[in-house]
Amino acid sequence: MIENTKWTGQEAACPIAPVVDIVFSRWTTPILWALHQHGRLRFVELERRVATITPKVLTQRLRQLERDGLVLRTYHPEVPPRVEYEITELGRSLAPVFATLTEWGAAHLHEVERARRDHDDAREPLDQRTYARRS
Amino acid sequence: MIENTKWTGQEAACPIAPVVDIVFSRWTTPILWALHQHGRLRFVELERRVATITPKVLTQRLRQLERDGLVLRTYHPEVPPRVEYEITELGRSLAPVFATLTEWGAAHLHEVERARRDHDDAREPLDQRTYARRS
DNA sequence: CTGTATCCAACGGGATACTG
DNA sequence: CAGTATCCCGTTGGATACAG
Repeated sequence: MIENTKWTGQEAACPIAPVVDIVFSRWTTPILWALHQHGRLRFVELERRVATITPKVLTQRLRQLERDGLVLRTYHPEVPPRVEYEITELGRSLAPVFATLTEWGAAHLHEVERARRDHDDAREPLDQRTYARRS
Repeated sequence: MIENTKWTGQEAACPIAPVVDIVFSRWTTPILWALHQHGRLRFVELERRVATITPKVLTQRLRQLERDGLVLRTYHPEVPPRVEYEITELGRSLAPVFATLTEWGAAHLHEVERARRDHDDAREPLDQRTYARRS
């Protein structure tokens, strides 16, 4: 069950690897963000806010987040059934991480975009010999 | 070529999604970390430090990082050829992000591990009816 | 509504061999 | 050394359809 892509002996080489695995595995960021914004959401509400996710995958990721203690699932035995998801205190403790990320994006995202344009424009010139040619 | 998994209209819903795509796509973290620690590394040195990565994948990720302006590649036309990779100023600007991540890990990683143990131990009890049974 | 079960396609990535 | 070229397999995730 996923079970951490083997960072065996890699934690020492890259101490943040375990954290990245937990917080930035696919779909977790938009899910946590949605739950961070609105305090408590039902399954369909989450489905709408994440928009492109399918119910199967949403379930998988929610189970993972629940297991990691970042999200709390509350089941209401009614008809029709109602389930609510909310971010936990541990999940909220990620706020500084997200804040730093937001700040970096605001300050440097345009630099990345410019680097990409420069790189893509600069391809084809004569210095291409430092790379092997494709095709 | 990867070309950002469509966050079309998703940036608004999750503003940090683009940043996550750039910084936390697979393998980029250990690579950036290695280059952050030691200022300048050759291909094989990187290969050794990341350890479990194959040359093909390492090349792919380095190209991506170079295109995003996070890593600088320097080709020395010698025999045998020598190529050096180093982190750019833009790459170094990620330091606060990594620092926040490190702090969070130090403070809360054990909580995640405890949550996992609790969750795994608690499965099988009677409340399993809130989930569908498998098999 | 809140999921689960199946089938399937796409892609990342490993193994291996080879080039300049 | 610094990659590239193939082949190929496992996992992720989309599309349906269906259940409690």
